[in-house]
Amino acid sequence: MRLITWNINSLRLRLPLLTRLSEEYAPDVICLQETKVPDPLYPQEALTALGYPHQLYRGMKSYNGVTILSRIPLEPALPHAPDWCGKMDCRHVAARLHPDSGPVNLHNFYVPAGGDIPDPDENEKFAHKLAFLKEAKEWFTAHPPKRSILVGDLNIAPLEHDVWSHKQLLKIVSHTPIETSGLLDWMHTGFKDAMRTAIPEPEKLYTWWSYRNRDWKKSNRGRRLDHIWTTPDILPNMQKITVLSALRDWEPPSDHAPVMMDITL
DNA sequence: ATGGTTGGATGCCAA
Repeated sequence: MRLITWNINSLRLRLPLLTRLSEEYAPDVICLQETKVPDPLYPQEALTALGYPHQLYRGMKSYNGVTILSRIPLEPALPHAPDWCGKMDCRHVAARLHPDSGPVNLHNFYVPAGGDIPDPDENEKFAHKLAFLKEAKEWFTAHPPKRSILVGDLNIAPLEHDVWSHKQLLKIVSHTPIETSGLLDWMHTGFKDAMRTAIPEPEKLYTWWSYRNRDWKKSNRGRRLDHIWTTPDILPNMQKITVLSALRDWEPPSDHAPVMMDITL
């Protein structure tokens, strides 16, 4: 099974890029974040025509929004999914997939970015981000994952070599110790970092480059904000992980590159 | 230290 996760930053604007992505890489499952499309306007038929008849989506006006597209039959894994932080803001969707080897749970998350000031007392958005991490950790502690994959834009680069300069980013939202420890606490409820299993430190590994750099490739001030975790029972089935950084140049680009995993299931 | 760019129910807010 080939799975891709991507913060697409507007599904409707980048539908042509998604078409090209599906043609060039032929993923079986695609998880998208920041679709920015309300459910009534979701392009269900166009995505079916692309070859993904099985879809789960949760969107709202202007912000957030997540979807899972699949060639493989799926059903909603959590009909009563948690309403994270009580905000109903479309940051999580979970599917139960049915590949040949048996059911697998797939979680697709879009964690709050957290604003600019890394202080929960001064910045409500940062407080929301920390509360989200805590709730997610508590939920997976209460529901220990088995045969599960968790992907998404988690908006945190947890390791030293997940950012272009560890030292310069320690006080920058996405790499502060309170966030990185919160993310790893969540992961340790039963997941392994599949990307770093495939591509260990100290190799630099980024999935996001700011729009604000004139030449993202030349400055290469990236961060690993997008993640793929799996439970240990299926981690040995992983074959390969690739960051599709070429897409950072496809016009008009998202500021995130997709991450692709091949796994035998 | 500062400012840089993009998307969207835009003339500002979130990222």
